[in-house]
Amino acid sequence: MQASAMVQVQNSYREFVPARPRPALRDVSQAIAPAPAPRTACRPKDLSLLEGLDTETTRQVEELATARIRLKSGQTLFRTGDRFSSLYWIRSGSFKTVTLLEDGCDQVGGYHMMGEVIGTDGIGSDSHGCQAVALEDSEVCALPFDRVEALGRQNCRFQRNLHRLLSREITRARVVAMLLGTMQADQRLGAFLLDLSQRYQERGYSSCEFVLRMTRSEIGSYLGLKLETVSRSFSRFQREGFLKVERRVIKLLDRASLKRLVDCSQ
Amino acid sequence: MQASAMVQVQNSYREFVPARPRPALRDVSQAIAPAPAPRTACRPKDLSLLEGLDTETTRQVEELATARIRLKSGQTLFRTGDRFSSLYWIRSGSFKTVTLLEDGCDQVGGYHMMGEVIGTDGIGSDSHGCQAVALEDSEVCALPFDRVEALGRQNCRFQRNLHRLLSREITRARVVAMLLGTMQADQRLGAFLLDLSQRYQERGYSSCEFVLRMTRSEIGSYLGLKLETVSRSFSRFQREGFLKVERRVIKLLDRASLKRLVDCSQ
DNA sequence: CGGGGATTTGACACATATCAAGAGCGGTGG
DNA sequence: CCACCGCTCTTGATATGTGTCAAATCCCCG
Repeated sequence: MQASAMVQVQNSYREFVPARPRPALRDVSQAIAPAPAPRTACRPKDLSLLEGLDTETTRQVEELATARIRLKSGQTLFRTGDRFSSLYWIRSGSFKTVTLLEDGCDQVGGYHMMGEVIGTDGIGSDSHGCQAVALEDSEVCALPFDRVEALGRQNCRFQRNLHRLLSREITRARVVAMLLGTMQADQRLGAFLLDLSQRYQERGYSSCEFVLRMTRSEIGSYLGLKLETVSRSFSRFQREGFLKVERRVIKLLDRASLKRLVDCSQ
Repeated sequence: MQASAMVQVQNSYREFVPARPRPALRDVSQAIAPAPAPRTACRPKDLSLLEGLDTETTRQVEELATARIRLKSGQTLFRTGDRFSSLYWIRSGSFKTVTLLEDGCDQVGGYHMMGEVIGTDGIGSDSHGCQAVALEDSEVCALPFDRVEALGRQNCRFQRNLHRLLSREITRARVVAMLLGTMQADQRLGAFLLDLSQRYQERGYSSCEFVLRMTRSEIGSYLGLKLETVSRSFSRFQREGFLKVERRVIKLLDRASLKRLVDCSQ
């Protein structure tokens, strides 16, 4: 069961059909983004599952997460309908999750970066309800879920961490629903950028200068907008002096105004 | 800790300020809805947490859920910011959950009926991220979460059930986000009605004739629409012969057409 | 019987989608 | 090296779906 789970995972990312490679942006992203955070500072944020664990349990979790999976930009980690057996802990890079509806229409349902765990929606139905695609060259660890559960039965702090992780996922999805249900285009994009900014900061990167890993179209899909609308909102933000945008490079200049726009529906 | 948790809960629903009582609809709802399902048929659907448990563990779960809390229509079970200590298992009646944003703008984030468990968003932050309001006279059981976790450590089937429950909550929230992000007004309302229909059926009630527990305004909030738009969509559905609507009483006449409308963006 | 909320419906305004054109950039092949 | 291609992104003109405002009706409730 354990072994077959691992095989399953490997198949899942190996059977990949090399889709259109993603735009490179090598120079820009290398130059600007990941000024790698000091290892120690980054560590505690690494994985919420590790918070507050004794060294022995920490060791066990890390042992559980030994096998690394490398994905090139554009590759799929798991697909809708794939049998669920593991959660995936993103060690480097970033992913989008795409939800597909029966009629073929799809939506980007989430953007996930280093340190986060994806695949949680598969627990309930034993198969993944969405597709995870690498937005850049990335590395993940598979966390076989039976072993995660076993560890949860054994260590109650770890158990709590797992539950918090799942619960936060619920909260996050609710916040997105809130955003889609109540906000206008500008506010949605603003909220998205501020969220990104905060998550980068938490990971030790610059909070006011970062590179978008998604196209306008993907961002639009995530925010329930069309790509043209996203582009126009970016332009408006730049015109108003809230930020500077150059293709995918974002510099936040006036976070306060952006926050005001998002917070109060004005 | 256990005891204080219970006190907390009791305070939470007792300190209630009797808001405007909800419209009664007593006659209609009594007449139409709950043709009470046979107890045996209903039982397995009662609580997904109980699925597949041995009798001893089932007993333990039921023991854990002894204290019943009664709420009148319009009363609040928990509020945003309340300290989290328990999940709540809805034994009868129904609830809406309302998410509040900092700026006071709020949104109905969910509709929950008999058999479902609410309060899961509190696990991650130790305080509730939304407010739960009874949509009719209702009864819930508090499930103190430490004891739920303890039982999870002890019984791996129960643990799995808990994880499935949390995961399904994630999936459900994602589906709502999908709905809000990609569908138009008619489709959203159609999807909402079909979802209700299915959930009533699963509980042994009629799937084609039911009473809405929410106002047009609440439905609109849930679907990211204004109440007028909801009303217009209802009228359109009726005009097209998909259903018959009379205030809050819905009779689905042509489920197939409704489903077609929802599925294919036409 | 009167008052207040829920609901419906119409007219109009506005935000966003749609359609269309063009510019910028990167990659590829001659 | 340049020309070409494909893709992303931007911007404009217009169409459309919903929101907004307003009025009337219905129903429940005191």
